[in-house]
Amino acid sequence: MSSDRYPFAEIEAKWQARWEESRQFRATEDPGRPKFYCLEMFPYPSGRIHMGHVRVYAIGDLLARYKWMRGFNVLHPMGWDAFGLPAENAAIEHGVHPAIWTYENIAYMRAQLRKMGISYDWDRELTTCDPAYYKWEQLVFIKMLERGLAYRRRSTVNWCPSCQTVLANEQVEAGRCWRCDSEVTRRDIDGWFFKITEYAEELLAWCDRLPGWPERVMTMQRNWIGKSEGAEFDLPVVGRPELKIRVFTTRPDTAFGMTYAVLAPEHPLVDALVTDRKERAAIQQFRAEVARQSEVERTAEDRPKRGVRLGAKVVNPFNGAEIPLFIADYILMTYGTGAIMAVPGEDERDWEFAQQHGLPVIPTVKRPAGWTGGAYAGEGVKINSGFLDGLTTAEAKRKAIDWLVERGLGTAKVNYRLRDWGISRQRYWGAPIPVVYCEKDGMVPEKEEHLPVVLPQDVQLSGKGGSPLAEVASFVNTMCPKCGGKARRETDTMDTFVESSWYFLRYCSPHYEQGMFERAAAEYWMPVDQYIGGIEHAVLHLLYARFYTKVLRDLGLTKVDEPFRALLSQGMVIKDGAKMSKSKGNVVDPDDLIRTFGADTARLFSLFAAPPEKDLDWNDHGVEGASRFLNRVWRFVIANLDTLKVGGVGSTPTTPAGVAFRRTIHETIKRVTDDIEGDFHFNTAISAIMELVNALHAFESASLDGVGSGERAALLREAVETMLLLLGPFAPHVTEELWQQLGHPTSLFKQPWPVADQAALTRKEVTVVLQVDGKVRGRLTIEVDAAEDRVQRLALADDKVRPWLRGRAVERVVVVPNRLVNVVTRS
RNA sequence: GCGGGCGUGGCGAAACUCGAAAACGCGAUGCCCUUAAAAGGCAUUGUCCGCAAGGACUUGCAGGUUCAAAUCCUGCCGCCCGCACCA
Repeated sequence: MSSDRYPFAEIEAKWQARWEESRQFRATEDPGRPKFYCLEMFPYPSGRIHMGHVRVYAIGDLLARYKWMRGFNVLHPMGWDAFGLPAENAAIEHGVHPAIWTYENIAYMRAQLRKMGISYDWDRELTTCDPAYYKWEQLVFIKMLERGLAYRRRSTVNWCPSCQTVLANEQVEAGRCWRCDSEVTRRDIDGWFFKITEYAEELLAWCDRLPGWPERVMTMQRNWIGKSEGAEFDLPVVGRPELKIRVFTTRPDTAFGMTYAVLAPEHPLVDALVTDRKERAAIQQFRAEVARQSEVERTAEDRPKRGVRLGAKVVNPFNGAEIPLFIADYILMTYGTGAIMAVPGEDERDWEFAQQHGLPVIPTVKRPAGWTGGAYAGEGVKINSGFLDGLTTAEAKRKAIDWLVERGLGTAKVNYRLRDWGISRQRYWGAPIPVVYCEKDGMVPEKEEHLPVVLPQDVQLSGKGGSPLAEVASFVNTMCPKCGGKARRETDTMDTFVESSWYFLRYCSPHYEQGMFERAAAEYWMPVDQYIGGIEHAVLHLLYARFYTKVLRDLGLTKVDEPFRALLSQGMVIKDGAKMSKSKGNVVDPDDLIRTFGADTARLFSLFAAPPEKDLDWNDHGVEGASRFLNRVWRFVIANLDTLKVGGVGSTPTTPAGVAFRRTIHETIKRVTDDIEGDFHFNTAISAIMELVNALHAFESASLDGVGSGERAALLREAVETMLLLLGPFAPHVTEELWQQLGHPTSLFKQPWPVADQAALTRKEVTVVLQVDGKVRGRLTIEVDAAEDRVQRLALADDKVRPWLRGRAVERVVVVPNRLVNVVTRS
C-alpha cells in the first residue's frame, strides 16, 4: 500500500533537526524590521495532543512561516497552561504527584509538537506552574490588592460539587460546570475576587475597536457584559419613615404604571419589613424553598413565578399611590438593587406575576392598533402618566430621570450583568494567593521580597473537599510580614485563568528576572498580531486576558490597551457527525496519523478540508487524498530534477502554450496570496496550488512538441519553484527537502514570498459569455477591452445566438465588458 | 424570548463588490500499466429527456427587485451556537 510513498519520516526528522540546529525560528527584537507576533492558545498538558491541537497549530505555523517569507520578524512561541484540576484528579486516582504528572505530560506533548515540525521559538517555552512564572502574578495580585482591584468577601458563589471548588460566573454553562458538566450548587463562602466590573465600560467600548476579531465573539462579550441604562430610586415604606427600598429600572418612563413592587427573597431589608410571627414563618418557608433550588432548576424554562405578599406597603413617588410589596423568586439579588418596581403593563414577567396574583394593570404606553397581547414592551406615546403624557418613550425616560434627580429621589444609573471574577479555588494545583492572616493585623499581603510563595510539594490529596493546603502545616503556619507574630497563610489558590491572562506578555522576555516582563521587549512585540484558538473561550480566557492586560497597563507595566489585535476562532474537529471523544470511539490519534502519513499530510489535510472558522469533518479518505497530492508533487520534482536544474532563471515565453502556462503560475501566486491575506481561505489556497500542479503535469507532457526546450525547462523550473514556495507554509518538510534537491543551499523559508508578475497576468483575449434572455447560449473569444459595439455586433451575429433570436425582437443588449453579453428580447 | 450564524452534487466544499453554479478534493464508474494486486496514469461523473446533437431543470420553501439572483429584499421551514426571570 505504501510502496511508492516519498520517505516522509526521514525527511521530516531531517528538517526538524536542521531547523533546530540552525536556530532558524528563534526571534530577537529588531526595531529595523516589522514584527509579527503569531500566537496559538497554549495547551493544557492533559497527556497527548488531539486533532484540535493539530488544527490550531497547523494554522498558526502556516501564518508564521508565511510572515517570515514576507520579511516579518516573527515571534511564534509555545508553552504550557500547566496548573489545573486534571493533574490533581490524576493524583487522587493514581497516586502520582500533580507536578510529576504534569511535567511528564509536557515532555510527551512537546515531543509530539516537535514531530509536527512547527516553527516555534523553543527558547521561549514557558510553564505556568513554575514558581519563576507565577511569582509575577503574585506580585501583581498584591498591587491589585493595594488598588482595591483584588478583594475578599463572603458571598453566594457557584460551587461545583465534583471539582470541589468555586467557579466564576463565566465558568458556569447553563447551570453546569464548564469542565466536568456537573450541576452547580450555591454556597456562601469567603473568597477572592478581581474587580473586572470596574473595567466593564472599557471592555465594552473596545468591542467596537477590534476589527480583527470575529463579530460572533464580540457579540458574545457584549452580551456577557450586558450593559443596561436606566434609573435607580427609592420607594418609601408606608408607616416606616426610616425604611426605603431602592429599585433599578431601565424603564423609568413607565413608573406611573407601577402597581406593586418586588424584593429578591434574599434581600437584606426583608427581615426589617416583617412584623408579625405568622408572616415571618411564611417568608422563612418561601426563602428556604428558593435556597434549596439548584441553579438549573431556578433558571428552568417556563417556570411559574412564585412569590409571597408582605404586610408592608410602599409608595410610588411619582403619584403617591400606596402599592403592595412582594418577595418573589424571579427577582435576583445579584442584579441591580435586588428590588424592582413592577409594571405589568409594560413588562412581561411582571404581567405574568400580576395575573397570578390578581394585581391591577395600568398601561402607560399607547398600544399599536390591533394589539391584543398582555404586556407591551415596545415604544410609543405615554398615557396615564401624569406629567409624562404625550411624550415618546425616549423623551419620557429622560424627563422621569430629571424629575427624580430634581427631587433628590434617585439618579440615572448604568448596570452591568458582568460580575466580579471569583478567583479563589479550594484546590491544591494552582498558584498560591500571597496573603496571610495575622492574629493581630488581620489580612496582610506577603512582602514582595518573600515572593514567590511557593506551592509546597509534600501534600496529601484526598479529594474529600476543603483546601488541601490547609492540611500542610509547614505552609499554613507562618509569620506575619508586618508584626512578625504568628499568622496563617491563605490556603485558596488562584483560578488557572489568571496564568493564561498574561502568558503572551511573558513570552516577550520569558527569562527576565527583574519583573513580569521586560518593558522594551513587550513594547516591541505586543500586541499579539494574530491570536488563534477555539470559540469556547469567547467569554472566558479572552475576556479575562483583556481585563488583566488593562490592569497591567494601569499598574504602569505596559502601554497596550488590548492584548490581541486579531483573533481567528477555529472550528471543532468532527468525525462521523460528532465531536471526537473517547466515549464516541471516533478519535483520530495524531501519533498514528503522523506515523502513517507524515506531519505534512496531517497538516495539509487539516488546512484543506474546511475553512478554519468552520467545523472540520474528519475523513480518512480525505487524508489519503492529501497524502496522494504530496506524493504527486514529490514524484514530479524528483522525476524532472535534471530538466529543472538546467532551466534558466526568469522566463519570457514566446509560444501561446508557454504564455498561458506562465499566466497560470502567476495567477496561482495571486490566488494563494489573496486567500491567505484576505479571509484565511487556506482551503482554496491549497486548491489553487493543486490546480497549478495539475497544470504542471499537463504542460510537462503537452509541451514536448511545440515549445522550445529552453523555454520549456525555464518555465518548468519557474513553475516548480513557485509551487514549492507557495506550498511551503502548508507542508514545510517535503517542500524544504525538494527545494534543497533542486540545488538551493539556503532554506526555503528564508526565500521571499513570490510576487505575481503583472505582465504575466495580463491577457490578450477573454471569453465572453453570450446570453439570450439571461440564458447562456454561446461563448465568444475576443481581445480584452474590445469596443462594446463590436462585441454586441459579434454577439448578435453568433451562430449559437441567432437561432434564439428568430421570431423575436431585440429589446436591448446588455454588455458587461470582458464578461458577458445579454440579449433581451420581446416576444 | 433576545442576539449571532448556517442551509449549494453521493460526501467535504467553491463561487456571495449580482454577471458561466458546483473550482479543488473525496467517493464512484470505465480504460491503460501489471502475470496479478497495490501504487500510478488517463477519462467520465448535479438531475431529468435524448443514440446523439441538443434541450429542460437545479443552490431549504414561497414570493419580490433586476436585463441578470446561490449572492439583494420580504415571509416561511429546518439546523447550529451564545445569552436567558438581568428588571
